[in-house]
Amino acid sequence: MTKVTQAHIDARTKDILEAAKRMFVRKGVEVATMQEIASEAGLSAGAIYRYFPSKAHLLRAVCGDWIEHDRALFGQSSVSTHSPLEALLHAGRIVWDQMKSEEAREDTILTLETILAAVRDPQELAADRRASWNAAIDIIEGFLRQGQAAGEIDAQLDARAFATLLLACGLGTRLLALELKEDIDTDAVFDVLSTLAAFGPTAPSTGQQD
Amino acid sequence: MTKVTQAHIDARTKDILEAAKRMFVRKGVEVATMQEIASEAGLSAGAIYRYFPSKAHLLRAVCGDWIEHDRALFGQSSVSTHSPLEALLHAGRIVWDQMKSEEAREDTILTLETILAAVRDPQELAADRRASWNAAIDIIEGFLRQGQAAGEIDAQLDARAFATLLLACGLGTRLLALELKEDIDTDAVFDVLSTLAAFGPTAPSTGQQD
Amino acid sequence: MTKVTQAHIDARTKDILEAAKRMFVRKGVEVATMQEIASEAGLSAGAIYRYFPSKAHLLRAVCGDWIEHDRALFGQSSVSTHSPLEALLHAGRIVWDQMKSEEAREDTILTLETILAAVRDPQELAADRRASWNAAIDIIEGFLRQGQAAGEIDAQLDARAFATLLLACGLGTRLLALELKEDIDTDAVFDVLSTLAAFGPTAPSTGQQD
Amino acid sequence: MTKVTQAHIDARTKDILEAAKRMFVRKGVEVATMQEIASEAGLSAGAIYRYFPSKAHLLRAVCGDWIEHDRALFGQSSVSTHSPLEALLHAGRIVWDQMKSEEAREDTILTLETILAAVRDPQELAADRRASWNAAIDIIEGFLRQGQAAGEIDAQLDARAFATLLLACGLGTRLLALELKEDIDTDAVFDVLSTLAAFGPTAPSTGQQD
DNA sequence: TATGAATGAGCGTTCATTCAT
DNA sequence: AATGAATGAACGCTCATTCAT
Repeated sequence: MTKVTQAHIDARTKDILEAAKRMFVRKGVEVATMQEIASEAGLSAGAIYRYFPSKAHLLRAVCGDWIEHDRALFGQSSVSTHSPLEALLHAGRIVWDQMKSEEAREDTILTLETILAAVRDPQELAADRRASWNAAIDIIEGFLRQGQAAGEIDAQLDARAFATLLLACGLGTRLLALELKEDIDTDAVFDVLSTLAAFGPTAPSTGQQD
Repeated sequence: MTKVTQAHIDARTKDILEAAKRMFVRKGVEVATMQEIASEAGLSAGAIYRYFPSKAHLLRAVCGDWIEHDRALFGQSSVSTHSPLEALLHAGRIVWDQMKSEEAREDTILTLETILAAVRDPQELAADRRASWNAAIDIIEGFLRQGQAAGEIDAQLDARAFATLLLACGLGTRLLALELKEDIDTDAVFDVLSTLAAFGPTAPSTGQQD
Repeated sequence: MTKVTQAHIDARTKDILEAAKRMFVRKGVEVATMQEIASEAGLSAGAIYRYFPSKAHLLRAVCGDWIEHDRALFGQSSVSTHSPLEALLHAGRIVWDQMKSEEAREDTILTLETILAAVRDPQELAADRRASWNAAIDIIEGFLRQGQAAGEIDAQLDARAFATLLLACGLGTRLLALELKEDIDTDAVFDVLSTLAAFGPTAPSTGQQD
Repeated sequence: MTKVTQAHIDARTKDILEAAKRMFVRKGVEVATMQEIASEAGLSAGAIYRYFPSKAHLLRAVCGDWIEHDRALFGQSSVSTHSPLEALLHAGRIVWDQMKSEEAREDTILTLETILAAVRDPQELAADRRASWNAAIDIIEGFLRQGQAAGEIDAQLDARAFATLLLACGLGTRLLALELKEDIDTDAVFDVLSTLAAFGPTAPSTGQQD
């Protein structure tokens, strides 16, 4: 009978989730208080518990949401009409460009907080994250295999390991960018990475590597 | 008359530092209590304050200590009589082998905690970390330049960016290994990395890494 | 135009009272929440405040209601065509039989909660309870005096003190039954009580209580 | 190494226990706050947790302590050189005299709080209380059997039920005294009780009750 | 009139820090 | 120098109560 629709509740839930993200990033998961998160979301201290039964649940929700966010990032790069290699480069560009955006810093911090949260909650959260990483690797691996089939990428390379490496490069560069700030030239790093990754067939010739 | 020598104090300080590291890794910086750290170090709750004036100072000390640890890791690989490329591969091997060790997980966690601590302490800690990363990049860059001079590595590549990329690869792989556990084949990843890195015009026919 | 009749309001009020009783018994007065009571009564959290302005008022109402309940218990035993002593034994039987019923436990708990509530509300509630106890004692005393007049009960005994003692026996046995559960044989206790009470010079040869 | 002896700790523990008793009586178990109890015991809010890990534990300790107190009450009456009946009357006198003491009211309230606490903690607490009541009944029953053997008490009566009845009388009278205050003449009640209880053999004769 | 989301004071509990011993 | 009991501010969370709908 209430005028409060499900849409309104969903909006509030999202508000809280966003507020929690911001506070987790700003102060850290443990230091951020429920009071602060509620205020940030425009709610009173107690109201938050209508949406999340505990801080642990809220954290779990934020982590889950963040996994979705990361997953979506890779999903968007699959819409490609180019060659596999170009699609990969395009996707990499997107990831790299995001490193320079306003929120890159905050995103990276939240990723780290999420990783640590997963380390301490070896139950569902950790399993979710593994699944998410593996899914991302799957996607990249798919592109690589296509590239190998198309002769764009060295067919000798272990496609899964290669995919994992590319993911690690992105992750590691984000981390370094977080700490090095303007000391790092992420574009130059991307150039090197794309050069190395695309080398093989594109290069003059015969790289007789095992 | 004081029987307590400086050596004793230093030993205790180190005990506390080690205990703090363990507890920070095990439970997280915020969740670990001074009481627990003191107990782990074999001290009473109050005694710890003779060595570190606050938990924040202790955290700062642990982070500083950890930076040293990471720095030393790269220092040891500079002792090399091989060719620059081989020296690099050797250093990479060391880093990668450590990923599989017992303590790798704990080390990575502490690195993450340290990064997050630095993010929230923009004063000295963050500057220290930047200096440390830059020093590491310097070392790698040096090898790369030698390699380029020796014709072992593509001279067209931006040596600093390349060095940064290699560091990022190591860091990223450590992170993925932390979360993916046995789902990741770090050796295969290393193989791909060394293959790509050693590529270029002069790739030695021996792609066999140790 | 109000479709809501007084009868409806009374019914709701009674629903709430019953629900409150149940929850007070089940969880304790302080632990039971208004939300729970409302749900138990089939109402929403806020609606209850249209009937009782606060939890304290609700508690007071429950206590008052419970006093009525206890009063009614003694009232029913006054309808007696037997001799005074037999009427007393009959009333006692009723009280004792109720100790073995399903709700005896809950009734006793509510009595205790009510007593404690009265202890902390020295205003009307306590006065009400005193009046109620005194009324009960009055009734029993009346029977006893009739019994003494009829020569069934020792005329030397202080009728009021005797009445008080009988009430205390009932109350105490209910309490013991609550805690001792099946360890107590309430029938045997009743036998002893009726034997002692009916004793005196004129004890009828029929000590056979139903 | 500390100057704080075990005796000091025990004293503090007792302080807290006493303070908790007082607050539980004054405001009720649920309404009394740990802060209040701590203050009443002369401690700060947090210090109490060095002695009792939670409010539930503290309550349990208070209840356990109170059971001991009740047990001791019956123990002291066993030191008797008189006849069994006189010993019983003497013990009864002690119990009854305590009803008129300053603390009687508080003691009774705490007993009620304890009973309700046991009702809601059906684990150890309830079992402890049953054992305690049974022990008390055992003691009284012992006196009664001696009295029956000595011909002072009607041998036909069920000694255990009789003992239970006497306990119930004491308990019930305490409850009535709590509520009726000066409206009750506990001495007169005791007179009636002792008259009835001792009647049998003392009375003229032959009460042929089944 | 009834709903139930929102409020916010207050609870049990923790823990960095202090200090008498 | 070391101990560990004590402090007290602050946290997560609950729930009586209010009020827009």
